[in-house]
Amino acid sequence: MECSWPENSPSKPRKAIEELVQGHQLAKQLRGLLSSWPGEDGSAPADDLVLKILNSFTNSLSILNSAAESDSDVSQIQPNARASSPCRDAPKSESSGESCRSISTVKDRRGCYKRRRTSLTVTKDTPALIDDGHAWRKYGQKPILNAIYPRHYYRCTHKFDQGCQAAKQVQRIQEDPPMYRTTYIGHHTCRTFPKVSELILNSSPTGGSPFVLSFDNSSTNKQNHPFLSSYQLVKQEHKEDIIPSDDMTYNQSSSSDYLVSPDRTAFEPFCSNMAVLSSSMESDNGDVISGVDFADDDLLFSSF
DNA sequence: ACCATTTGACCACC
DNA sequence: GGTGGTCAAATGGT
Repeated sequence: MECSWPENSPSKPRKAIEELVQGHQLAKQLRGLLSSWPGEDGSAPADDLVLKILNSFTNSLSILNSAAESDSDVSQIQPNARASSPCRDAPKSESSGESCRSISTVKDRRGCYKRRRTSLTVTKDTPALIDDGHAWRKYGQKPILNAIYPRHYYRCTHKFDQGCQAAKQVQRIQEDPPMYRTTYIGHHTCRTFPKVSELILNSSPTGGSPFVLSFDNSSTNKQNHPFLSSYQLVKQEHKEDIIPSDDMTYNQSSSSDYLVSPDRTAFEPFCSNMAVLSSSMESDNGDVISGVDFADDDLLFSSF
């Protein structure tokens, strides 16, 4: 919504690509500068860092380009979430639509939906259940074949009031030490963090670029990051909530509770920015950037 | 009363 | 036909 670029604005992705190209060029120049410097002890890591930045730009560009080319790949997912269920709006007493069962009791409408096209997925393995700062609502739980523990399904609390398409799946994958796999699907288009959003949008002290992409969370000084430190303030009074019980019914924070575990602090701003960035690709299809692979912090983006 | 979770059922996809 | 993803009634908590 507010953080998204206007829909039906194909020039925006192109603009994003142009910006990335420029960033890529600048990173190249920086690399040249660094390599021409006298060999100080920090030069090698710096060069490595620049290489990583360059790779990130290259990946982003290729993703954006491929996404732009596949504009015809239109998802049926609409911001008005209930649209995913074609028979949901139909009167109960009417046998509406051939796609739904003709016996139209309330019960029969259950499961009548269009399965979401998987867009962006982010998989993260963590030793404990963590909260990413978003409000999630559990809508299902299923035992998974060849998995000891069931998979839990969450959608954004603001799916209906703001049309947010973000969802996640949480599954315990290991007993000892406990390990949880969280798969994030799609991105948040809701505005749950006014203050955080403002921080993101105004994070540039010079008032320059409205948002900042963090490509290297390992080198980020989280303690000194104004955004992150304020983020953690939000967490403090809730941190006990993320301790899971054994049967995976972990305490779900209410819509007014926002939890951020320390190791999410690097991830979250990335996602926030990613949401801004990826929303540019959404003008038609609702599908978003994919394919970025974060080796560190075992954060994995997979593409579909 | 409102909201979140649980849980069985339904359906899309492979 | 099996599996996984989603729905929605029932239930519980505040």
